[in-house]
Amino acid sequence: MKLSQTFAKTTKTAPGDEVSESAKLLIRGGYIYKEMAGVYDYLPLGMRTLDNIMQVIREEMNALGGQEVRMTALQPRDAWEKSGRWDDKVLDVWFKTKLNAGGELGFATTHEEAFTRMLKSYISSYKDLPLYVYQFQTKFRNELRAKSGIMRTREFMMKDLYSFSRTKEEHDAFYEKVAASYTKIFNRLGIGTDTFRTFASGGSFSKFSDEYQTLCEVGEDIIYLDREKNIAVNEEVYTDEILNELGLDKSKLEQHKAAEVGNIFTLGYKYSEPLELEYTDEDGKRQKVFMGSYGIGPSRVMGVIAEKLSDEKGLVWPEEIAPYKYYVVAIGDKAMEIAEDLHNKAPEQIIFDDRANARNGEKFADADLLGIPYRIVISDKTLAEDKVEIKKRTETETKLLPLTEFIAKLGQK
RNA sequence: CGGGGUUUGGCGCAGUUGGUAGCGCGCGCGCUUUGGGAGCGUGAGGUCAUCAGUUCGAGUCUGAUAACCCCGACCA
Repeated sequence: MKLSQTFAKTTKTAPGDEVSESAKLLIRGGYIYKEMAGVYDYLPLGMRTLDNIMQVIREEMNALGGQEVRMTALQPRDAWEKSGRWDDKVLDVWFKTKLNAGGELGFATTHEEAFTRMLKSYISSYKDLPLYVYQFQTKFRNELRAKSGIMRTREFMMKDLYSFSRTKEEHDAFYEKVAASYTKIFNRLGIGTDTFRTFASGGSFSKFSDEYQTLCEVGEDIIYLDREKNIAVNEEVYTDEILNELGLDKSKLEQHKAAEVGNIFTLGYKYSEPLELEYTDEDGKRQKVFMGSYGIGPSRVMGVIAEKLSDEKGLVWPEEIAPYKYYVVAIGDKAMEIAEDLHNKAPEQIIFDDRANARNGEKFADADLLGIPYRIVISDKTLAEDKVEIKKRTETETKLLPLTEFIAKLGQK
């Protein structure tokens, strides 16, 4: 990408109505644009970053045997009537509207009903199970109060995986596989060391659900963390009785603010029963499908990463999710030509800061603000010995790298 | 949804006792600069959130509405 050609320019000042560091930096860097409270556009850099986060998650979901689909955001009323969740008293975050042709519909806040009903057409035998289906989809929640930039919004991206198992035992085994998968995902996303599996309140079929909570000052949850055992407890189930049950020693727990970046949930028959999702077992008997749901909010995760990993100079993206890997600044005429060639070789890896009217100081400042993992400076000075400068965003030291070595790196992941 | 606050050029802000709007950044043009957000000159850009009042006259006073922010509540 050439910086001279992107419409999303960086700014020195952040809008006055944003409080969280992540939102300020993402807006200053031209990653996102605010439409209204809790509703943000993803601009070219923001979209690439979000896509990269989603791709990491996608790879791990596929590794679990997940089949990716895309359900609709518009949801008909009837399936939700069956589960009892159409009523605003039950689920108060609905955005609902009327069809001109008659009837009511809602904008999906979640998709248990939709998946359950859709799969009723495809699941009939025990041979069809277990089944794991997931999607990335925009969710809508009519929150009374949006907060913290893209961390709590009314429209956001969600990965939701649903498992359909024959028995609770089969479900439990998969549930643990997802837990391991989530740990791997948050490691890959660069927030693994501060993200903890956290006991939270369950539903009608299990005492607990598991949340993945990332330590974060602007998070909305309070968790109690046992660092030795590497598990935490959400404030909502923080009672002596439950601590006993989990074998946790109250004196060893640290209290932290945290942001929920994922959750896994045993649903049991909660939806398969009212929506009649059944299969025929080996003995020819009808059985209900045992379900689970597993969410990660990629857009919130992006906010959490921005919040946690950024420094006073700007964003800091882990390599795997950065929108581009290299930020190239050229100083001198010959250097400009070489930078142009390099960019043409690897336009998907390089941001070439080719702005004619920007000074070098501004380019360095933007390289930092945008959080690109490596800054490459090509100057006539270093070209005299066929070298370029390379500096990691997370380090202060600049190293010299032979130009041929840098070219060899391009194209590698 | 309760309490509190804010709203003035693209962004950040100032605007006194009511007298017809200004600064910085950014943007255009010119010259000089050029390894950490340049300097000088010059220019463009505003129904002061909206509506209704008070007044000879409203960015400023009054009322209503809206949007946004914070605290709380909420968060299948």
